[in-house]
Amino acid sequence: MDTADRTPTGVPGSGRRRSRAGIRSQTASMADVARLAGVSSQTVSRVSNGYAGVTEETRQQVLAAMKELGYRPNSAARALKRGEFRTIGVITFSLSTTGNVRTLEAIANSAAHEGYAVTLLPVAVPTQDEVRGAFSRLEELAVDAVIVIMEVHLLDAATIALPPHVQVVVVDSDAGDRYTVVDTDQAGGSHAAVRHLLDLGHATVWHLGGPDGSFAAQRRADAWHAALIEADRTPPPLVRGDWSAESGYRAGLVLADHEDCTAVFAANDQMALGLLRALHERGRRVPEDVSVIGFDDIPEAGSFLPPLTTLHQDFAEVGRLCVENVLRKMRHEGAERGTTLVPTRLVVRESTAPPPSLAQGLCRK
Amino acid sequence: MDTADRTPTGVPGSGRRRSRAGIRSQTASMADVARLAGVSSQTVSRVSNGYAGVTEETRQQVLAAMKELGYRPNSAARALKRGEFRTIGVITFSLSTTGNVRTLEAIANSAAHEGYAVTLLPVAVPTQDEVRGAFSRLEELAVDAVIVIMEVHLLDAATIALPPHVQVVVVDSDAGDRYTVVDTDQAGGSHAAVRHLLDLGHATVWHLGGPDGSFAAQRRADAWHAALIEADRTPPPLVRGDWSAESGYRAGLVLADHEDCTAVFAANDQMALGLLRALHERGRRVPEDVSVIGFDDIPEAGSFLPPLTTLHQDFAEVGRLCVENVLRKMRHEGAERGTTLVPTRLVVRESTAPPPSLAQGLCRK
DNA sequence: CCGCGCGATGTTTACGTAAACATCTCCTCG
DNA sequence: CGAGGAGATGTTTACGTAAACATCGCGCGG
Repeated sequence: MDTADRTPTGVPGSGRRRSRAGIRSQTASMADVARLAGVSSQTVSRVSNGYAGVTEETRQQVLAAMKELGYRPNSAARALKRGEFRTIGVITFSLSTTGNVRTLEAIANSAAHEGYAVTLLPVAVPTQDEVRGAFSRLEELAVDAVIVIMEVHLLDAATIALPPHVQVVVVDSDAGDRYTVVDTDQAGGSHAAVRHLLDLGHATVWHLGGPDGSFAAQRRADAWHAALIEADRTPPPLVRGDWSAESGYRAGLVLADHEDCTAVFAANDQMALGLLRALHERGRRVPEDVSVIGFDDIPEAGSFLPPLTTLHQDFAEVGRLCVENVLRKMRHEGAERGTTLVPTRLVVRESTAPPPSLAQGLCRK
Repeated sequence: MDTADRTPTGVPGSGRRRSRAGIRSQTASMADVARLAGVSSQTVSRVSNGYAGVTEETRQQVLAAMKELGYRPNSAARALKRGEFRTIGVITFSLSTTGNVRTLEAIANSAAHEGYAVTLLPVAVPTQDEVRGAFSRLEELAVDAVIVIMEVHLLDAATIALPPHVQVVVVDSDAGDRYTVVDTDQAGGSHAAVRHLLDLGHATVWHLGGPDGSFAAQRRADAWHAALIEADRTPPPLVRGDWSAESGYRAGLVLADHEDCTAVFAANDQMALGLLRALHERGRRVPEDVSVIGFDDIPEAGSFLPPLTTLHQDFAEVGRLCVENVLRKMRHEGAERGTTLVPTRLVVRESTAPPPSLAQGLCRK
């Protein structure tokens, strides 16, 4: 009623809008569309949201007006009115590890499928302070829920800063009692890796583990150890890397000097790659002299020298479950507190074989 | 004035808020804080935004009230009022290629540094329809600007659907005249790769190119060709892969049979990896018999067998420039239409050497 | 033939914030 | 000692949308 006399012709976005502070300008609002279509803005809203109770004829008129003005619903106003943003925040360290990236991708796809967008919150340095900082930024971010790809021990200090209404799902962590956790079945996969090598006839299995402080690394190492104990084997000393191929190479130089080392379970494929190079340089053939198994099944694993036997992680499923769980929690449909595990799959390629002793035995027959 | 008699005690979020439709509930608003602190909501706003003109004493009272109520500014309302979301949208195909991921990461970091969040919009299948779909979703998304990591020819059909006020910056494309483009200097890098091999004494250089339809692949192939012509060499036929290590392997099996092939420039490191495996299988030593150079310098490149000579891409810089450009366009500070190129850097490792003929010559001396 | 009811549409209001403007209180200076 | 002004704070309003409520007109049954 007040705009009518100011802009009698109904030209949208004229005058007052131009002087606005914001960066977005000249956007047609519902009122503009309504004026052009000769209906009320509420009717425009109904059309925009696909509600029933609008004549087909009116609907077409409104749609035409929308098109002419290039109308786009203002999501800020929508979010304000509806009280939700239809956006999920994802907090992660760098995207330098395969697992994080693949999980993120799966989350984004699942979220898109549910009509949710994904907002990325990178944390440069994985210290508690940094994480807390990320969370406090997230607090005033347009986000309905949060998925954290992170160790829980880093998360703990940060969650206190989280507004209570924001639901959280965590990947790559324990603490299933306090949070809803989705993760790859690290233990099951590691157990399968060790079993595979033992079944080939190896006396024991060495482990090239991930960095101290990584939950995934810890679980894989623990399960490796347990599987050996279970099979009455003596666990060799644990060798640690930092997930990188370079660290795998360095560890490999050490392992290559152990004559009795015939089988190595690397905690990820990148380290296995470096390991392969070190063994090659030291003249130890894979798999004839040493068997190597990885974890992750990165796309390149099949092209290593030799093609790497490894444990395939179903990141797509992990991502899907994250989104499913977090949305369910948001909707208060049975918040699944606890850990959901996604199984791994053993992919046998050419980097594993029976140990030299057995192979020789076979040859002599 | 109307809420005062309804909730005389000033308990925040009581009654009316609970019945709201949205999922977020029980959040304290400025009015709640204002009531508790005994000031006006405008003063709360001033404190919240760090404006001057508030007594230190008042400020502390307000901060205390905020803390007590767990007040978090409502970003939807903020965005509505301010007309901006402080969010940048990123559209990309899958996150399966190194380049896209690293660029995304750099964008996220740069954006965070500027106080912007990044919203991810994955496009499952890179068809024009899919892209258009992603854009139309993006339109009603809370986004001030868009960075597209995509071929322009896929983008073209989609941009028509973009609201005119949303600025776009493109990576991995030509068409610098129509869009603001930031990209790695594909041509310069490829030229350097070819020159490196020619300088080592190779008669010519084969090229294992990326898939048809990829702009980056096209530019690298073109520059490879041009560099050979420039040096008066005969370009061998182009061999194509699809960026994957597996395709590099298949191509490598073919190349291994060409006796005269002593130097290969692979359009990315993954294909180089597969290529290395194929050459190894066929008994052609790298670099003694065949030199291989890659492109990207993925973290694992130094751990290949042998460590891969490659062209390092500065993704961090690409991401930074994307954010810088898109923000500058948003603020109408000289929209740099045109292409900004980020130089590559040759990283010489162990996969390149003089050709067998020369090496023999050296030995005989 | 009249009123009831239902479907289509219009009007009012509130979401939470922040700009613009209004007011109020001191303190300074002539 | 009073006018002027600067700084602190309060009040009004609008951002664009959508729920809730109001109204209007038309068809159908009593």
